[in-house]
Amino acid sequence: MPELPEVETVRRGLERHVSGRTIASVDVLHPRAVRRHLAGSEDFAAALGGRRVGAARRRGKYLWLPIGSDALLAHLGMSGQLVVGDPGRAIGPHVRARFTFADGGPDLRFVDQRTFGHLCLEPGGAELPPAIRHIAPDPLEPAFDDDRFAARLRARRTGIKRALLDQSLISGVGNIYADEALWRARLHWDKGSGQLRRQDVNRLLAAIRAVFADAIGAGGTSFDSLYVRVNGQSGYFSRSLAVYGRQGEPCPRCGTLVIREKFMNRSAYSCPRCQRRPRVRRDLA
DNA sequence: ACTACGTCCTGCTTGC
DNA sequence: TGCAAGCAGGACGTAG
Repeated sequence: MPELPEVETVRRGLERHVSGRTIASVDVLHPRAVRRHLAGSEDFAAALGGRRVGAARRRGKYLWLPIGSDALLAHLGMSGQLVVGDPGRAIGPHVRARFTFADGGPDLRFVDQRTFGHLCLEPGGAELPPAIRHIAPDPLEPAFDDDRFAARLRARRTGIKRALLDQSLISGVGNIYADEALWRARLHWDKGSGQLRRQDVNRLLAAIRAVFADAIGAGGTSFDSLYVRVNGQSGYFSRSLAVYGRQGEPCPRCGTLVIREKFMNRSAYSCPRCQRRPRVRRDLA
C-alpha cells in the first residue's frame, strides 16, 4: 500500500520522467478518478492540455505536479500507480487516466484497481494545494515541528497507533509503517498517547524517520503487483519488514512469534515480548 | 477541537 | 465445485 516511502519513490520517478514536459492531451477513462475535481472530467482534461509540468512535490502521501501557479494533485489511495511508458502499449483494464505529451515521448498513466485514489486540479496550489492544507507536515519535512507533535500527541486521549494514522497530526504514516515504527521503538500500538513520555515520542519519531529512510532506499514496499514504481519496477522493502504481515514468524530481535490483533476493523502486528501491552488501560489514564 | 465509526471499491482468499 | 463472506485499508463525512 502506498505510504510515504512509496509516494516519495513515485515522486522521484515523476521528477525524472515527467517534470519539464508539456502535456498534450488528457483522457479520463473512469470518472471516479477525478471525483474530487468538482468541475468534472472534461474540465479537468481541458484545463491541463498544453501546459508545462514543474518539479514534482510531496507532503505525506499526497504528491503534486506544479503547473504554472496551479497543481495537479494526486493521491494513490490503496492501489494507485503512476506509470510512465511507451505510449503505444495496450491500455489495461485499471487505467483510470492517461496523459500524453507534446514531445511524443512516454505517456503517464494513472492505474488504480480499487479506485480509492484520485486526481484533481488545484487552482493556485503550486506551493501547497488547498485540498491538503489540513494535513500536517510529514516527519521528513523541515516544516515538521517535533515539539508541537509531542505536545499534540500527548494531549490526545487515544491509542498511539490510531494517532499515528491521523494525517492532521503527522502525515505519511499508514498501517504498515505504523506497525514497523512501533516495533522499532518497542511501543505497543494501543499504549495511550497521553501516557507517552517525551523520550518515548523522541524514540518513536526517530523510528519513523529511520524506517522511512530504509524503505525509500529500497524503493518502497510491495507485496504484489498492485504497487509498482513509476517505471514499472516493484519496490524491495517488503522483505525487510519486521512484523507487518508476519504473524507466527519470529521477531527479528528476540525470536518471539509475531502476533496479529484486530484494530479498527484492520490489523495490528507486534511482538508480544518487545512491545508489552500497557498495564494501565488508556481510557483510565 | 477532539474522537470514533461507517463508507467507498475490487479482487483475492477462506470457509462451508 | 460453487458461492458467499472475509479481508485488504486511506481519507472523509457525520455524529457525539
